[in-house]
Amino acid sequence: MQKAGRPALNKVVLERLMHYYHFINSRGTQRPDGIISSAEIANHLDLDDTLVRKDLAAVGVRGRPRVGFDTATVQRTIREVLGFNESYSAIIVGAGRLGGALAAYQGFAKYGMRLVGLFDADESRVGSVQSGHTVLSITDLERVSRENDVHLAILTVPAEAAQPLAERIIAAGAKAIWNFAPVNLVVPENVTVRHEHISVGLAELAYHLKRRTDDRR
Amino acid sequence: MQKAGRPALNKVVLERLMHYYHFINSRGTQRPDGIISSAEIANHLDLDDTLVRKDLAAVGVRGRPRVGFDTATVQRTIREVLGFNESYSAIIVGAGRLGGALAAYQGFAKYGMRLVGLFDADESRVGSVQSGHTVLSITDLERVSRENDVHLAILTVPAEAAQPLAERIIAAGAKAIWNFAPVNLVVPENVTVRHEHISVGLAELAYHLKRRTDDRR
DNA sequence: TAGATTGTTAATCGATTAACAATC
DNA sequence: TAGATTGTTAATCGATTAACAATC
Repeated sequence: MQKAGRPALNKVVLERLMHYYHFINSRGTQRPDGIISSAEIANHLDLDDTLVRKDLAAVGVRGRPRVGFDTATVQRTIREVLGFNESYSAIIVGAGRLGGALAAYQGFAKYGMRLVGLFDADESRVGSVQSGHTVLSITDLERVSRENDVHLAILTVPAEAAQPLAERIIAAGAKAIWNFAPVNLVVPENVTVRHEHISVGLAELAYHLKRRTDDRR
Repeated sequence: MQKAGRPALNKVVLERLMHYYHFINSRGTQRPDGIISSAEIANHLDLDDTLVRKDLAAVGVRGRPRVGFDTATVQRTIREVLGFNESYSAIIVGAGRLGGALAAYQGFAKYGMRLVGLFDADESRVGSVQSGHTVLSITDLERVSRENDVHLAILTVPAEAAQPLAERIIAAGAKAIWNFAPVNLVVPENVTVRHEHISVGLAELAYHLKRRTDDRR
């Protein structure tokens, strides 16, 4: 259980913790003693080893001087702190290609989420099965959300539909929205929104390509 | 044209520039004089106005004291610096749901990209049309890449297929990879990789949900 | 002109890294 | 024990913000 007053981890720390977690999970050769050093993690991710120790200290993991960190403790603590051991209900709103792709993602359970509904406004899609989920009518949004105590809604709808749907979802009790529509949602401040902006990715890549080209002129 | 020695803009600056660009594009009421102040941008994005001026100065935009910034100049400069006026060829490798969703994205042209191929290894898919693109055989990857001078490859394939495909793509001349597969690609340092990690998004949301819950205990 | 807004220098803040003592 | 690795304090670095002069 987390101490009440612990300050929020910021985004970059969260992201590094996820990378540590993935690295340890995917590391081919586990040492038989179940130990990993901050230097090993740091080298792999091209970070300073002090930073790794600071991050682990921030989530309360203590290592053993002269030995290293207990791998299982690191993994268990990250899971605990990040909330992977919880089971929050999630819905996907918008059963198009992207919504379907996300519905097929097998990682929800691993990160503490349980997908309980895939909705679409297009009645001709309702009842069909996508990625193992029967498409539900958007008119059932409120009922299903309340019945399942939905915490997270994933929005994969056209831009113009996003804001009104976000409002319905929030009214039905959702506390977090993962928004894949290209609009900035206006939400109450007690609701977390993560906006996944595909254009930022494209822009970053375009910029690097342009720089490469310019450099060799 | 960009000065040769200008230092690379870092990720957060790039991202803010994109937000400025979007804000100005989507701003409902354009002032008739075509002027915008750093404070207006800053207020909307909840930033300090000095930061906006610094960012604009970093890409070479000069404002007029007592007046503001010329909206058209800001937009034109961001487009120019970020490379939106270029036309780089891009391919999508993996014509599954996610690849199809990306192929349907209308924003490529806006950000200097031109989608020239959608590939899949599954021969039963080859020849079908997805989002207006005929699915090509992966065996044609090298030929199509070279013929079109492909700069960017978007990888939407299973994890285990990503690394070998990245190597083929790079050998065929690609300079940037947008990787949606959940693996860290190993690439030469002159190739840009942007790894889109869906699990980081989920983890961040799980963390915030957990904190909310813990706080009210 | 007076006043509003930019541009720039200095101060602050926070995150990262370096140094090194503590420890097993 | 000696040596390796952690934990922590101090130094550094870079990004953001504050202050204010320049300007039209």
